[in-house]
Amino acid sequence: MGLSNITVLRKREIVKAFYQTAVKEGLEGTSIAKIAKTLEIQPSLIVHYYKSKDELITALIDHCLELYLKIFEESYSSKNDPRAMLVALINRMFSKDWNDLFDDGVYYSAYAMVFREPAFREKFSKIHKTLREQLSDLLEKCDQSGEINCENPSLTANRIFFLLDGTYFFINMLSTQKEQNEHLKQSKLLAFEMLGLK
Amino acid sequence: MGLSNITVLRKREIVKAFYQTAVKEGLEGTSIAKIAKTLEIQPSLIVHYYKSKDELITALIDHCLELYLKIFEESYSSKNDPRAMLVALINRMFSKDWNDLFDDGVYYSAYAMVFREPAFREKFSKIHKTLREQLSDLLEKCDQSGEINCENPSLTANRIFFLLDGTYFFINMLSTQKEQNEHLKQSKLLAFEMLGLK
DNA sequence: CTATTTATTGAACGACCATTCAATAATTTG
DNA sequence: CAAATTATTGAATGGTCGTTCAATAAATAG
Repeated sequence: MGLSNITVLRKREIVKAFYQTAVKEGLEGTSIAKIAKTLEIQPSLIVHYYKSKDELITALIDHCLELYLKIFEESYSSKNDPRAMLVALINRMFSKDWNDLFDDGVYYSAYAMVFREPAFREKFSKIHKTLREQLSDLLEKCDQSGEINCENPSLTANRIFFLLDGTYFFINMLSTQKEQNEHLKQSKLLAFEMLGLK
Repeated sequence: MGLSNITVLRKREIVKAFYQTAVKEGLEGTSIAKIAKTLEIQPSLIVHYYKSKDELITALIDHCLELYLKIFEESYSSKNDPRAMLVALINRMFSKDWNDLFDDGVYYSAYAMVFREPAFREKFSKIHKTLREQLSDLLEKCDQSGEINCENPSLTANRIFFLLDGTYFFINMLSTQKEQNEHLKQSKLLAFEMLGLK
């Protein structure tokens, strides 16, 4: 049997509307009724597809991971040697591209939920881990082909990630776009430095 | 005239109850009624002291800043030369002390609000800036007395902070306490390295 | 001690919340 | 085409929300 076409479509549509509404109203401020209004359907229809609000949030986190993973895929497919892939990836990670992928307010709200709901923590941890492993794998490839010198790819990937996490947390505390861009650039240089590139 | 003694006490008491409740129920899940229940008073009494929920949140953010600033003060007063102060400070910043000061869930929820409410952004930015400046001032003192070599104290302070922000964001994605401690230690070493200490 | 201000209670308001349920419309299956 | 399943509506439920208001208790001021 499986899910019919319309089921998959509706579910995706609902998650998208959930995200859109959450951008405006905040993740916790977004009710099922508001999502329904965005889609011009009845609230009960949303409940028909997602049995609870927690299920909706889980789906939203999954959606978020998909978006981030796409950047990895794109960086891989656009180049053909490991070094060029790595440079392309780092360039995208430390750019507006990456930051604009998912609304900051929604992202940090979801992150905050991790501390109260173990299921969300597991979900979020998995995203983070998947992304780190993706980078680690690429670093290992670059090391093996002699492009970079990286003794411990996993550790280096982790370091790049806490530079990344810290940078985005930090730049949102700066008032002007100019300052933000400046710091983003700074961090990117630091990342390349850590990798022994450029 | 000014605020009477009982006013100051009650207001502080309410903010504390707000925090306690938010730790359990989440920042956005904490209603005025729940705070009132925690204190065993009427909801309307809370409204008497804080005209709106936003005022309450603002007070909570202020309370948070006070806590963090205290760590700076303590680090300063416990030692008498700049270098010892700096070492003491970095040690505390990259330790459970710092992390346990304020609940992570509440902290990141408040941070997330910054993206929807400009008043909160201003407030939060100010906290962050104040802390960075405190560190920058200390770095400058250390540089002048020749304890460390720091050309641009402000930039270095910023770098320490995005290492700090990133580290705490990152370690909460790790499952075991052991892994978390390991990474915290790693980051602390990196911080000392960045400062040319140890 | 009286008048005034402040603290506190308790009830009430309309708005919105997540969730349930039965009824109807559309689609799929046999 | 008929039966069964799925999609969708619309109304209803009990609960909580932030906020308002008038009444009472306590504290302060003159």
